[in-house]
Amino acid sequence: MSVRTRFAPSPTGYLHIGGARTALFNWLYARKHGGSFILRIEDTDRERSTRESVNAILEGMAWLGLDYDEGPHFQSERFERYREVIHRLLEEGKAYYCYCTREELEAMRAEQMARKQKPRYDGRCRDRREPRPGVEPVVRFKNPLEGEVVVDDLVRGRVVFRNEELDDLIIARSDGTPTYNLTVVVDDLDMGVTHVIRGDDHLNNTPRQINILRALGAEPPRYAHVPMILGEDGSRLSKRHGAVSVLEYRDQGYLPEALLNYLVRLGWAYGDKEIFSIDEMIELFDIRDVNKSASTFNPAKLLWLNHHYIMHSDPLHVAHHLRWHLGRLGIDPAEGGPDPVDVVLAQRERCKTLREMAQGSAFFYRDFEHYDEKAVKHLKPQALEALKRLYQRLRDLEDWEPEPLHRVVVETAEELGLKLGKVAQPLRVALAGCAVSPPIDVTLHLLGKEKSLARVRRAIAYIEKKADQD
RNA sequence: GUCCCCAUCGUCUAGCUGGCCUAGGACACAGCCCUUUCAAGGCUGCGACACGGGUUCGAAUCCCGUUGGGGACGCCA
Repeated sequence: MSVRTRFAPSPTGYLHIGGARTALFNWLYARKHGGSFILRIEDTDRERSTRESVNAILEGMAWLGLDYDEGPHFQSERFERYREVIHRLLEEGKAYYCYCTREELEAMRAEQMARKQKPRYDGRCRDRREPRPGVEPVVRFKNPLEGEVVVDDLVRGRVVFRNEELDDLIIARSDGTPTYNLTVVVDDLDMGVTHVIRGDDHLNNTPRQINILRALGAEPPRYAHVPMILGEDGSRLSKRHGAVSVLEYRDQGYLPEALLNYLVRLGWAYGDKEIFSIDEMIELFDIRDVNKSASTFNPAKLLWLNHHYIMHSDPLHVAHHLRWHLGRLGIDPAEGGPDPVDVVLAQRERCKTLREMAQGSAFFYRDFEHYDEKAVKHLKPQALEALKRLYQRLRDLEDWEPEPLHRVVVETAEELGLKLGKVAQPLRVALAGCAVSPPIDVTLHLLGKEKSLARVRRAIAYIEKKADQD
């Protein structure tokens, strides 16, 4: 039987880091085994599910390149099917109507907690025949009273639950809509899912789901519960730990392959290998090798990986993403200025994110408004002579290439008896408006003769005006 | 509280079928070198088997307990 995995998020927020890793593991497992990867949107909670969330999840998946072979299936479109299954369970005496009110249930829980017991439904409506006037009943699944359920988990190993620990969970709300534990079971069954790879937080649900599956006469799929991702304070990763949405990382200038590489190494390793291409992941990843313990999200390492990918990926590919970030700054390289590929080549060592690169490269495409306050100190009267001589030499230079440009700067420094930095820094600030840019010859080259000369003139004028004022 | 799960450097991890481990790699951090800015790069350093019992000639590796952490316990998923 061929492998079928699925990713089943509920659209109540954005696609977050943890979900993305679960999706990745499912995707990798399917790809590795030549199986299918299914996307299913679990939107049975109509109160909290939103269309925007669905879009954000789809967009995040697309950006990461996690393509699915089937779906997205929406649970909200399958209510008829769930109703049918619930009806069948009711008919067969494997489920029953429960007329307890929320208040009663709450009181029961409080009492059990007070007695230091695990709060669970006591089954008081199990054998009830008569409806209770004024109460719309829920439907509960009749969980076996005795025996145990064994979950033979691909990452956890053998985990045993006693049925006495479980209670009769609600499978249909009083408005008739199905609940999570019922819908997953039905869908995984209907969709032929062979491997359920999901977060650790579902491990406790698994025996209940297996029981429902058995009541339906089906055999459970293989399960793999992957450990959670924690924030830096050791609690479950959430918004307060900073960026958790996949699209937020895109916006901050991360490459999808960097995020994927970071995610795959969270809870999994292949010896000392740190860098994995997508193909290598597919080849080497095995769900059986995933760790059992939770791991802490480490933004610094992700940043390092991002920088690694910016430096070592095909510049053409990086440039593609850089264009997007330039676009966000209102810059269209097609309208003039250097080729983004050359910008990538010139900038990649010093930019850990593409957003940084776009910001640090904007000066190639448009004039900056002000000199950076930390850099402006280089534009002082002592630099005037150097800038003037540079201007003349640059103006007379025909061959606007890095080599001759480099010579111009070196010769100017020698002529004035200055260290190279004393000449290059003022020039850099004149050209870029700030103290950081690619090597000065490359910067001149990429900016072009016309713009370079104009900016040197601007800097000279700036210094002279400042001198007059003082 | 009850049940389930987990436990190697600050973080991600290698190790897992016991000896090759005076515990390896990566990130971060510190120092040095290189240097026309910022970087990148090179070298060096810092730094862990939670604790206590066993088993064994020998344990990070196996067993038990303690402690610590996480998760579940909803008419959320």
